[in-house]
Parts: sequence; structure tokens; C-alpha cells
Amino acid sequence: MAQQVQEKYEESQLYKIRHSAAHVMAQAVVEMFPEAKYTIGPPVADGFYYDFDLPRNLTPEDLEQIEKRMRQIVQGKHEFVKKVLSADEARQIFKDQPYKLELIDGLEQGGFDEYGNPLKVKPEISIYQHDSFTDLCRGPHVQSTKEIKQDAFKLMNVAGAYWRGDEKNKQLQRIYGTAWENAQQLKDHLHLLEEAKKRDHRKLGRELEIFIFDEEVGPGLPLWLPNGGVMIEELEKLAKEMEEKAGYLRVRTPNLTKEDLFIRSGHLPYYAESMYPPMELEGVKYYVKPMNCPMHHKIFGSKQRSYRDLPIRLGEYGTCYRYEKSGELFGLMRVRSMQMNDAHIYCAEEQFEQEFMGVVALYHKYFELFGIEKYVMRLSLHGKAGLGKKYVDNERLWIKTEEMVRRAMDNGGVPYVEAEDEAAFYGPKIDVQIWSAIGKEFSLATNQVDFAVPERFDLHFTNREGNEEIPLCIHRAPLSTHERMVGFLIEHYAGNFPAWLSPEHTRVIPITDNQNEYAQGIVQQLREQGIRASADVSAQRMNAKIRNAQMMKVPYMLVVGENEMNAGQVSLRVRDGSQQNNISLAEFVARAKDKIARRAKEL
RNA sequence: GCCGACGUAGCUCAAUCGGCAGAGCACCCGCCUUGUAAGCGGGCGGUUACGAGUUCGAUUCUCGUCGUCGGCUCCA
Repeated sequence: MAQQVQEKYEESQLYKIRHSAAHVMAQAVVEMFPEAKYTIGPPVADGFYYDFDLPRNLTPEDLEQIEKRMRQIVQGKHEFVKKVLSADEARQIFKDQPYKLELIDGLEQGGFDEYGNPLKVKPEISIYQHDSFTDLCRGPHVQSTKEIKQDAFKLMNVAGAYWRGDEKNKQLQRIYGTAWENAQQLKDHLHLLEEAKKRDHRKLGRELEIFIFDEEVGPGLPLWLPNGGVMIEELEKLAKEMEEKAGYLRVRTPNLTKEDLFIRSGHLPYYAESMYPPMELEGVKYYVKPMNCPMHHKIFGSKQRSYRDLPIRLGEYGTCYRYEKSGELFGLMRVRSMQMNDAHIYCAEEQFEQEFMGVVALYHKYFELFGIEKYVMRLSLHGKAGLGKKYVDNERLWIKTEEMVRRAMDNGGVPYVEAEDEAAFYGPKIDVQIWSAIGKEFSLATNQVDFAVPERFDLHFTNREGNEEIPLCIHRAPLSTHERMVGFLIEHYAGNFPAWLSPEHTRVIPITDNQNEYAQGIVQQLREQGIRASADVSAQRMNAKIRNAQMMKVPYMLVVGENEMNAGQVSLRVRDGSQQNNISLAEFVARAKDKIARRAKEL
């Protein structure tokens, strides 16, 4: 049932265009720097890149030059010619290209592809030539450079990238480009990037007063402003409702624990790099928690459990701290303090499938609520080489657990893709990739199976036969962290949240200050009905007040002037610009309460 | 952490070749009493991220630190 979503792209014309554009770019770069060492240049999601080892750093002006030269080259209508040859012939051609020689060695041994990953079948060695440029390459390419339209590609930026993606290797200069079948597609793509920029949660988060970062507080440590506080309250309320229905119990655990706990859990041997260093008091080391699980394990183990008690589902919105490397921080999406929608489900092996799929069902409810239409479940497996280093050293259990997850997903009819060497240290996991309203990809929810740590904590329950059995543990966070979830929601909705999530439901706008008191009375009535409201009694004109409320993306505006006041009514302006004049407050309250209570998508 | 770029008022941005640091918005004070996306006038606001150096003189040039951004690595 595992889907090969990549397969199609690799056979497409677009893939060939991008791959070929990468070669053309490499030609232009090598012309500019004859001493350049070139490495690999594959197509990626929206374009391509090529990594070079160059005598100096590239500047934006260089990119312009390279792009200009590329346009000349593609207009030359050069044929791409493939040649299959022996390793020695290839070595002769690339004798001055050390990275290519390394690749040839890998290909010859039949061991590794260009990323250093093991290959299943021994590949043939081939080169592609066009114009003056020859590259070691398995293809496929377009017939001729004329298929690369000179107005349908663009070089985007330069970035550092490690050779073979390994931070121990030399850092190369990577040029990213985007390429399409025609100019219109390129234009559309660039437009989409512009739109994404407008929705950027870092920009909107500040404008809508949801969160800030402060240099003095520290990188990756967001301060939630009152508006963000409201959104978090709403998300917690949502999770609590859903989890109570699904039989979860809520617990609370401290942010600090003794070193001993994390030695036992395996965090210190396998995860220390991501933990804040310990603080020592009276000779005892304490760590801030990067995860809640060890403490939940302690709660599970705090009394004797029978098979009749299982499954036990312990949930907590615990605040965790992880020392993410400075360059990894990214707005709310990657932070150092985070509050996870965390829970641990302890179950017997025969309950695993049902519990696991129960979590997947929860995902689907959230997808529906947030209008997430596109998603991919990504099954992350262990990598053999990481056993005992990245992963607990028990290959038999890895394989067994991975098979259990596959079976559960297959039986449940949930499509997924597999990703090798991406598991958590204690077991395989399902990460959920979702796509926002404008097609930007996010990785939010996670669902992990832990076959290792319960044993380390000596957790057990008494089974039907009266024997002690170790429970499985499912770690899950369908709503991710508050940080990442809010970041996603900002971009997904472009700040136009459904009413229930909006920090302020209603802004009451008096037309002149004669209506200030009336407006404030309305606010009080709304608050009593559980509707978040404020009155704009500033000295500005009504038009400015409306504009401000629109810019803060408040869903409902109640305009009150002389007429409304005398009639005891309000005039409703909805965020979409529609109006409903002279209605009773009760009518508005009924509408708003209904939308909020149902968490309706529409206003 | 690594490669590169960037850092000017709360926000968005100017400042010629190294020569007195400016605008709009926001905020405060007035005037206007207003009908569905900015009424008008005035005022406050800066150790140009921080610290050194070069120079008669540094927002501008050099170095270091901190932070942000584009990537790599990593990840909820």
C-alpha cells in the first residue's frame, strides 16, 4: 500500500527540463570558473540545484551573469547526448573532478548513488554531453536545450550545502533555480511565492499581535501576546474536548527532573545533543525536559496495572525545551521552548492496531476541521547503520514494530510513504505532512511507537494468564506544538481565522463619541454571552476604525451610530465586507454564538 | 553548528563619494462629531544591534560579538 509518489515526477517532462537546466547552469558556472569542481545537480520540488566547489563565494551579480549566459546557451539548441561507458573511461574524462571520481567509485562498486545511499541494483555508468559540457549523469534529459525555454527559468539564490549532505564534509556552494515548461508557469510560481510571503507567519504574527521574539529573552523563545494567548486557549479547549471523548486522562508533570530519569529513558545516551545542559545543585544534576514521556512512564508505573486497565491514555500540554542549533531556528516553526499536544497511550500488543488507528482517526477530524485537503502519512523507519547510535540497538524489535505499523496502516486503508533512517530513537513513527491552503508543505503531527523505553522503565501489566507483560507505548501529538500549529494556522488562513479561533470575535465601532457608552454596554453584553469583544472609542473617524478592525482581521464589526442607539440595534459588518444593517443585538449574538460553538469554517 | 546575506525610531523604509540621521504609519495633545477600509494640525520618539579599530570626521570602511534571513545539517 506504500505509495511511490515520487515516481511520476521523475518521468515527467518538467523533471527533464529541470535536470537539463541544471546541466546548462553548470556549464555557465564552469565557463566562469574554469577551476570549478562540480558535484551533483538534481531536480527538486519546484526546480533544481547544482552544488559547486568554487575558488570564491558567489555574489548576486554572479548569479545574474550565470543566468544571462544560460539564456544564450539554451538558445544554441544543443542536443543532449548520452553515452554509456566503463568506470575507467569515465575516470579519464573526469580526471580533474575529484567529486565525480568519488561518484564513479561508488557507482562501480554498485554500492552508492550520488547522495551516498546504498543502491539495490548495480547501475550503469553514463555521461550526458551538450555543447561544451559533459556530466556524469544517469539522465533522463530533454532532447535539446531548445526545450528549456529561456523565459521559463530563473536562478533563485546561493546557499551552503555539505557534500553528500554530511556536515562532516566540505561545504559547497549550491545554486538554486526554478524552471518550468513555459513563461506563464514560471510567472505563476513566482506569484505563489509572493503570496506565501504575504502569509508568512513571522510577518502576520507581528501585525496581528500574536507573538513576538525578543533578543533579550533569547532566540527560539517566543513571547505570546494576548491574541496568541487566546488562540492557544482555543486549541487547548479543542484538544481537551476531543481527547476526553476518546478516553484520554490528563496529567501534569514538572519541567525539571533529575539526570537519573533521562539516563534511564535513554534520552541522555541518544538525545543529549538536543537537550539544554544540566544545572547542578547540591551535587545533583537536573535537566529541563525535552519530552514528557519519561514522566508519563513514571505515572504509568506508579501502580500495578492489569490488562483490564489498558489502554491507558495520558495526555498533557507539557512545555518542553530543546536546544535546537542556532541555524535551525525558524519563526514559530522551529523554536526552543514548545508546548506539545502530547499524550502517551500504553496498550497491550493486541490493542496496538486499534489504538494506533484511533490516533489516525483523530488526525482526520482535525484535517476536516481546519480544511486540510492534502496530506501524506510518512512512515519513518530505522536505518541499519544507526543502530546503537541514533537508534536503540535491537534490530529484531525494530523490524517487528515497523511491520506492526505497516499492517495497521494497510488494514486501515491509510495510504503512506516510507522514509528510511528517519525514526525516533525509540521506535518507528508516522509524521504527517500537510499542505496549507496555498500549497506550502508543513510537518506537524507525529505518532510514534515506542517498543524500547517502557522496558527500560520496567513498566508492565498483568495479562489474562497472570503473567507480567511489557506494554507498548504510542507517543502522539496530532496538534503538534502550539508554536508550530499556530504558525501553520496563520499561514493556512492568511490570518483570516474562523470565528472560534479569532483572538477578537467582535469589534464594536461607535460612529461618534456620543455612542461610546452605548458601544461599551454592547461589549459588556457580548462578553457575558462568551463573545470576545472590544469597543473602539478612539478619537478616529468611523472609516479609520473600520479599517483598523479589517486589518486586524476581526471577523465581526458592529457599527453603532445615532440610529442604532435610538433603536437599540446594531449594524453588522462581516470581515468579508458584507453588511446586515439595523439588526437586534440578539440576532447577532445568535449568529456569532452558533458559528463559534460549531467551530464553523464560515463566518 | 556550518556557508552566505542583512541589522537605521514601536512598524515599514530613506540618507549622494566617509561630512549636522529623515519620512509615513503608530503613540501623545488639540480641532472636527463623522454612516461601512486612513478627516486635519501640532508634538514626542535615535548611543544607526552591541564592542573595538582606521580616520580631522563612521549609519557608511575593517574586525569581533549578538540577532535575523536564505540554505545545509537537524526537527514537533
